Amino acid sequence: MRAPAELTAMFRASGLKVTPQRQLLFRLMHENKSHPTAESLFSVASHHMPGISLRTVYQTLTDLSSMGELRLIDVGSGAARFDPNLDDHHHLVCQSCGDVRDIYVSGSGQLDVNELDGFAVDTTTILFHGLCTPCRVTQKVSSTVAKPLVGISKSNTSSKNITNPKERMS
Amino acid sequence: MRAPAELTAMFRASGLKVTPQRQLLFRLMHENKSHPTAESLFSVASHHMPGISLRTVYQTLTDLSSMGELRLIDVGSGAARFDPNLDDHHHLVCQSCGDVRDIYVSGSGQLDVNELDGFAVDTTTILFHGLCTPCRVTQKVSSTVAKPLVGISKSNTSSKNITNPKERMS
DNA sequence: TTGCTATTTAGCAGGTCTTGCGAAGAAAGA
DNA sequence: TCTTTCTTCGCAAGACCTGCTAAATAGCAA
Repeated sequence: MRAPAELTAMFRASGLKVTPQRQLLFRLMHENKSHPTAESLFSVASHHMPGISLRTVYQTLTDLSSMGELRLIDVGSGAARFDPNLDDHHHLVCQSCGDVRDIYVSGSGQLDVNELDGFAVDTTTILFHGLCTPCRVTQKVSSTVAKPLVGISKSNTSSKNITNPKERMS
Repeated sequence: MRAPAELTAMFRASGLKVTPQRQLLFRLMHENKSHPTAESLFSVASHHMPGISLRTVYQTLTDLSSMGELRLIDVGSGAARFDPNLDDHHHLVCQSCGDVRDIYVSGSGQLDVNELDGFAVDTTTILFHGLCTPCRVTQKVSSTVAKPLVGISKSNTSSKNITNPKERMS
C-alpha cells in the first residue's frame, strides 16, 4: 500500500475527497502488519478519532481494496482481514490465537497441478494453518488436557471462535 | 466420506441415532462433487423430504465434519462449503460463477517456505482463483465491456455476490 | 408389541459480520 | 463565499450460523 501522501494525491486525482477519517485510516493501515479486521481497525481508529463510524471504516477499506492498495484476506475466522502488503506472499494462521503472519513461498507460481482442464488460474492463495510459537509453548504445558478429538462434540470448537486476535498497531 | 451404510453403523456405534433426515443427508453427500453450502444442500434435501429443517442440515454437516467424514471449506464466498472428498487435495474457485472443483497438487507438502520461524504448520490449504471454462468462454464474448477496473466503484463486485453456485446433485 | 428414555428435530430467536440507505455534513473548485 | 458533489454516520436489514426448547422419535429392553 502506498504512503498516505500518495494515496491523498490518488484520491484527489480520482475526484474523491480526502477527509480526516480517510487520512487517519491511510496512516493506520500503511505498513500495518497486524492484518486487522474492520472492527479491530475501527477500535484503534476510535481511539484517535472518537466518533468515527464503523461504516466509514468499512467504506474506506473497501475503497482501498478496489483500488488495489489493500488485499482482502479471508482466513475463515469470520471477519475479513485487510493486508497492505502487496508483495506476492501468503499467510500463516494460528489455529489457537488467530494471529495471521505474512509468509513468502518460493515456487508457488509453478505448483504442479494436475487436470487444470481449461480452468484459467488468476491468483493462488495459500494458507498455512498451525500454531505460532507462543501458542505452541502454552499448548505444550497443558498438553495432557488437549485434544478431545474422538467422538462428536456438540460444542463448536471451530476457528470462528478464536479469542482475541492480536493487534499490533500504534 | 464413507458410504451411507457405514455411516449408519458408525453413528449407532457412537450412540447416535440414525434418523431418516440423516440417512437422506448421508446419501446426498456421499460422493457429492458439488461442494454444496448448507443452504444448497438444504434445498436439495427439501425436495426429497419436504419439511426437513435447515437447522438439521447444519447439525448433520457439523457432526459429519467433527467425525472427519466431511471437510469444511471456506472459499471466501460467504457460506461454508462441505466436501466429502477426504483425499489430500485443493480447490479451484471460479471467480465468475462461484463453482468449486477439486484439484490435486503435487509437492504442496514440500513448499519452500522462508522464515517459518517456529510456526508449526498443521494443514495447508491452496485456493486457485480464476475462471472455469464455461465462464471464460462467456467472458471472452463480452470482453469489450469487461473490467471497469480503474476508479472506485461503489457497487460491490466482490466474490460474495456470486450468482447461482452450480449444484450438480441428483 | 409396548413402553421407556436419551437423542433429535423443527423453528425461531439471537449473534456476528457486512452492506444499503438517506439526511446531515464537509471537501474542493468556482 | 458559494455551490456542487462526495462523505459520514447511524440505523435497518441481509446473509450466515448457532443456541434453545418443546415435541417427536430411534432404539433398546421386556
